[in-house]
Amino acid sequence: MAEEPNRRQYDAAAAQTKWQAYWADHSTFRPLDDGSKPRRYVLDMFPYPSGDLHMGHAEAFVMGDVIARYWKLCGYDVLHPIGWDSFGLPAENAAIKNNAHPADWTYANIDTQARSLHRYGLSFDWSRRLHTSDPEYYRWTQWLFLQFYRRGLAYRKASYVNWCPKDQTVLANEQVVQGVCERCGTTVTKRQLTQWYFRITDYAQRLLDDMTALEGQWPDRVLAMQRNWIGRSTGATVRFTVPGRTEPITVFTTRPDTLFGATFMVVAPDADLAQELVTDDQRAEFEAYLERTKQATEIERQSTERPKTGVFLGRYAINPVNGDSIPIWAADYVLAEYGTGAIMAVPAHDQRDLDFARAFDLPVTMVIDTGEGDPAQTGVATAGDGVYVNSGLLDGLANKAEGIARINAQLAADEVGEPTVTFRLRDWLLSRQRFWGCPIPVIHCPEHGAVPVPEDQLPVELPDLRGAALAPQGTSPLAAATDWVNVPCPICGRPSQRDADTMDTFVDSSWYFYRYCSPQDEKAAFDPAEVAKWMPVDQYVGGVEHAILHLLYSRFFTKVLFDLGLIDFQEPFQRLLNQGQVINQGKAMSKSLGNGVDLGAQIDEFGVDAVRLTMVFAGPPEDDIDWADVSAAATVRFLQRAYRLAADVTSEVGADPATGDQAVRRVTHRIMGEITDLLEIRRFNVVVARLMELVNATRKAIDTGVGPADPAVREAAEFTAIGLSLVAPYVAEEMWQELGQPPSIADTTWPTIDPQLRAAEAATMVVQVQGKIRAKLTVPADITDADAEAMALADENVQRALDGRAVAKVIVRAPKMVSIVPAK
RNA sequence: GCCGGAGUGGUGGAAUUGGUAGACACGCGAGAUUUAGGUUCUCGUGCUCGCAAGGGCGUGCAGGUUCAAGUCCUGUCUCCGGCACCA
Repeated sequence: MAEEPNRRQYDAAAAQTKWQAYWADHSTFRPLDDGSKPRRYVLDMFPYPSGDLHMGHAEAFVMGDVIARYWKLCGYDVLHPIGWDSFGLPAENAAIKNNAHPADWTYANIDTQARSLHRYGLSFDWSRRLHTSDPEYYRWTQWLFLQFYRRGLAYRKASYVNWCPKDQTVLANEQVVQGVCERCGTTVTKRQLTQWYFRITDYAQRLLDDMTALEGQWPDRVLAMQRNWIGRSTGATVRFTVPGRTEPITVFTTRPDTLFGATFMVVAPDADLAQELVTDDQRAEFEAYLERTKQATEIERQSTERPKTGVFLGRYAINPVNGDSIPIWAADYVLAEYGTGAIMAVPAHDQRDLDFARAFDLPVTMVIDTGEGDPAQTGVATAGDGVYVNSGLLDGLANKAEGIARINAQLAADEVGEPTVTFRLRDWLLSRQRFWGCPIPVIHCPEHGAVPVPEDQLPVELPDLRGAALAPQGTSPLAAATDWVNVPCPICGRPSQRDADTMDTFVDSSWYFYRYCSPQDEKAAFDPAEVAKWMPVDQYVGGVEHAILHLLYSRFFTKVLFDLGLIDFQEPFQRLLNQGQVINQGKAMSKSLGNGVDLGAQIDEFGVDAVRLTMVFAGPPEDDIDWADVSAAATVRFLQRAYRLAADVTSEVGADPATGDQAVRRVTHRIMGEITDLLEIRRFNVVVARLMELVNATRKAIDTGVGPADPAVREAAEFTAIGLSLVAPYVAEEMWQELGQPPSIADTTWPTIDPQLRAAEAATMVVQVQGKIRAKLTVPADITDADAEAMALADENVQRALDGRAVAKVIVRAPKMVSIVPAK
C-alpha cells in the first residue's frame, strides 16, 4: 500500500539524498582551521579498496563518526579525514586476471567505496582525501625511506626470510601467522635473499617504555599484544671458550644462575656459527641435517610436540664456571634469529634441553633442588625455586634473585659475561617482489653499490605494466621492465639497475595520518606546522587485527620522525578504540557459509540511520555484533517515533523552556546529563538506550501529560534531535528542520545541562533491614538524612521486619537508601 | 605453558566511588485496532511458593570482608583472544 506524503513520517531515502547534498555544498565537516576553537583529530583506519564497503566498515566508521560529531557539537574544530590504502596484492591479481592495470581496479573500487561512504552519512572532510598509490603520495613514502636510509635505519641484508610460494613474495615476520601467509593462507617456507630492512629493533626499548603513557587510553589487550611481540627478556650473556677457536661462543640466558648445570651447547643449524664450528668428520651429517631443517615448514618447526632432532658438531666448549668440557650440537629448536643463535643447555631445568638430552643421551646435572625429584629420573625439568646444589659459590643459597646477582658478579669479575637484555622483535623486512607498491628509490651501481635516488628525482614512478607482465615469477615484475630498470648511476653515470622490489604496503600506512594534515603539500611529506596544530591524533578507531602490525609500525615511524626533528611528540595515537566484528549466526560472514549480510542491501531496506543506530545499540563498541541477534526493523520504528516528536511540537522556535513544565525538564536534563557522561566513556550503546527513554518520556508528555504546546516539550524534542544526530544524522536533520531550526543540526551546540534540574528528580529510597530490602519509598531528591530515617522507620513493612526489636544502628544515604540494623 | 579479557533472564545487553540486579531493546504471552495477515497501541514477562497479601532464591562455582557484594579479597572452573621450542 502506497504511503501518502505525511509529515508524521520521515522518508529515509529522500532525507539521505537531501542532506548529503547539503553537507557537501556547505562544507559542513571541513574544519575551520582558523585557531578560533580548540582542535581535535578523529582518525579512522583507512580502507583497502577491495570491492564495496562491508558491514565491518560500517561499524568501524559509525563509531568514529559518533565521536567526531559529538566533539564538533562540543565546540571543537574537528579534523576527520578519509583516504585509501590503495597499494596491494589483490589489485595486482585482478589485473593479471583481466589483462589490465592494477590502477584500473583500484581506482574503480575507490570510487565505489567513496560513494558508499558519502551515503553512509559520515562527517568526513573530503577535501583531504588521499590515496597511497598516487605518485603525489608515494613520492613522500620514498622520501621518508631515504631519510631512514640516511640515518642507518634502512639497510640491506642477506638472510633466510619468510617466503610465500603462492604470492611469490617475501613476508615480514608479522605477516606470518601460525606458519602460514596471513593473506592467502599458504604455508610459508624459507629462502635466502638479500632484502631491505628497517631497523625497528633499535627502537624496541622505546616502543616498550612509551606504552606506559598509553595505559588506560588503548585497550589492554593491544598493549599486551605489543609487549608480547616486542618480547623483552632480561638475563645475561655468557662467553664459552672453544678450544681451537679464537672467538668464544656467546650465548644469552635468562637463567645464568643455572650455569653449573650447563652440560652441553646447542647452536642453530642455519646460523653461520654452525657452519664454522662443524668438524670435517661431522660435516656430511650436519649438511644433511641443515637441508632437512630448511625444508621443514614453519608449522612443523613450531610444533611443540615434535621430537627433538639434532647433530653433534664434533667440537667442545669450556663451561666458564666449572671448567667442564661440554659438547656442541646443532639443533633446530634453537633459532638463528633470536639471541645469539646459540644456547647453553641446562637439561635439569629446561624442558626443551631435557628432551634433547634424553633423546641423545647427554648428561643431566641438577643444580637447583626444588624437592620435586631429579629431572634426570623424572624426565620433568624443574623451573621453580629451590636450594642450589652442585653450584660452587651458590651452594646452599635458596633465593633465585640473589643467585642470579651473585653469578652475574662472578661472570663480570672473570670477564666472561654480563647482564643483557634481549628482544623478540626483529627488524622489519620491507622488500616485496611485487608490482603494485611503492618502488624502493635506490639504484644499484656496480661501482657505488646501493645509491639513493636524488630527492629531486622523486617520485620513482611505476612503469605501465599490465596483465601477464605482472604474473609472479619469484622476482619482482619490475625487474623485467628493462626500460625502467636500466638507468645510469646517479654518482658516476655507469649503467646501473633500479631496485626492482617495492615496499611492504605497511610502509605506506605508517604515515598517512601525517599527510592528512597537509594533503596537497608539494614541498614536503607533511608540513610540520600543520602537524603541530592537529597531532597527535586524539582518537583512532579501527580493528584489532592491526594491534601489532600497523600500530607498531606507525609508532616506530613516529619515533623516527621525532628523532629527525620533524615533530615534537613520540606517540601518534592518544586514544585507541577497537570496534568489534560484525558476524552472523555466531560465525564470521563468509561466502562458503553463505551467511554474508550485504551492507548496501541493509541500507536499501532500513535506511542508513537505522543501520547505523542498530550497530551502535547492539552492544559496547568493542564487542562483536551478531547481526542475527539485532533488529534493524525495530530501530526503524524507534526512529519514526522519535521523528514524530518533532512533528508534534507546536510551540514557537525559541520558546523559553524555563516557562515550561519542570517535571518534563527534570527528565530531559537528567537523561541528557547521563548521555553526556556516557559519551565521554564511549558507552554508545547506553547512549542510545537513554535516547529511547527520552523519546518514551516525551511521547508520554505529549499524549497524556502537558501536551505538545509546552516549551519543555520543545526542549525535550530538540535535545532528542541533537543526541540522535550523532548516530542517526539524517533523521536528526529532518527533526531539526521540522522543529523550525535552521540547518544544519551539526552546526548547533551540545546542550548545556542544568545540574539542579538534573539532580532534582524524585528518587526511590530503598529501606533495608538487616541487609534485606523491606520497603521502597518515593522521596524528594533533597530529603535530609533525618527525614529519610524517620520515613523509613515509620513504614509498616519495616516495622514488621523489625518485629519489635530495638534499632542498633541506622545508615542513611539520602535519598537512595536507609539501612537499619536491629539489636540482637 | 605465558600474557590479556570475559562469565548477569529465552536473546543482545544495563548497573561511576560497594547502596533498588536485569535499564533499554529483541523475543514471547494477553488484550485493543484490523475482513485476515502485517503495522500500530496497551499491559505483562528472572526463577520459585501462593487465589492473594506476602515470602524464599538469584549475577560460573566455593569461601571471606561488610549494615550492604555483579562490584572488594582468597581459592577454583569455564570460555574467548594473543603469543609460544624466544633460551
